Amino acid sequence: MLRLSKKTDYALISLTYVASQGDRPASAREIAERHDIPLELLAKVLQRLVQRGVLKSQQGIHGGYLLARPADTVTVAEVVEAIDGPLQLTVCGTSDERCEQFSKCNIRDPLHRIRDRIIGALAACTVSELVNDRHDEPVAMPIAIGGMAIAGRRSHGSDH
Amino acid sequence: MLRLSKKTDYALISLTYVASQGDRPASAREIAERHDIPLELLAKVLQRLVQRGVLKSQQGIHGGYLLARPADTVTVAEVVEAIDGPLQLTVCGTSDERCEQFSKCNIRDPLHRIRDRIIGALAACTVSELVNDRHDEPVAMPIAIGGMAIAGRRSHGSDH
DNA sequence: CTAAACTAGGACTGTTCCAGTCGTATTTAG
DNA sequence: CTAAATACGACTGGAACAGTCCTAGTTTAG
Ligand code: SF4
Ligand code: SF4
Repeated sequence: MLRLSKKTDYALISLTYVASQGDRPASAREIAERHDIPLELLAKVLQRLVQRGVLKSQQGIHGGYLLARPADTVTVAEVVEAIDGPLQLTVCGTSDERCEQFSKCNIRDPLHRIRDRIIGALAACTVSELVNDRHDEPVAMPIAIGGMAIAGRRSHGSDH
Repeated sequence: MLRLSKKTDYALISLTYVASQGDRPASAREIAERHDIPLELLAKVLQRLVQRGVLKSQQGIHGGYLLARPADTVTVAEVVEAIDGPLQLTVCGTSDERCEQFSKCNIRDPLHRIRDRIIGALAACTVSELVNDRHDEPVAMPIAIGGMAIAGRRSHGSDH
């Protein structure tokens, strides 16, 4: 049904959130709780984004994830490919795979052209655009003005 | 993985073939044999295209399928929607469906915009373009010049 | 130095969706 | 009447996906 996977959905939500947090690393737990995403599943998504060089991780007790590159250089297309693998409309996508109809197929080339256009549509949107576009709660900026940031990070808690 | 279904694939192949045959109705069996598509499955695909007003059918012993409208008025987008249902990148596509993250989601609107662009890419290609684009065997045009067409329809046969 | 809060990553399971099959009814030319 | 075609719904097997579990490694507060 031409649908992108839930993992990709989670990845985009996470990237948008991480980008909105500036230099403060966001942990998987924090992202999961804020967006009601299963933690274990989200963790694997974030890890793959690190492998692909989209995020960088900081281990240890105050660790978390940060953007590895400026938000306007990360496209939706790249995220989709990182999580779901190369985008192919049909099984004859990467040439090594061919279907039963391959030799008698009369629509391969036009379909490949359409695929390229779809990739273009995905590549035209960057994470920074996603950040500017969201109009949800202002995230209640938990970062203090002067010094001594954080420490009140779970101030939004008591949710159950 | 953002892939369109095999049924849609079959639908596009069939429409391209039917369009290339002019006014001669093409039967499901003929299309299936020419392209190595399972007959029963193809039949259902063609039937749905009839329901959606893309094809028209002619029952009876010399029946088959014809385009219900000119080839340049049938877009790939329409075919995809006819077979796979309305195109939705995410589960929050048609508003009645909502996901666990709905209230906390920060990427709905941008994603909908991307979806619209993808639909645009699909709508930009018509069946008539598919027909002009194919560069497979010239189908050995079985249609006679003067009168008395057909009758040599299985001249390419002995394929098994 | 130890415990806590993290990331890293593989193995496993349940479910859903999809491709394909079967069976049966209906239409129509000859 | 019969053969060849469309029409349509029910069924099945398999693959992909969403989610869970378990274990290991890393960093820092105390
Ligand atoms: S039928 Fe044609 S377009 Fe579809 S997968 Fe096979 S070769 Fe590719
Ligand atoms: S997470 Fe957001 S974009 Fe994805 S399905 Fe839910 S509401 Fe739609």
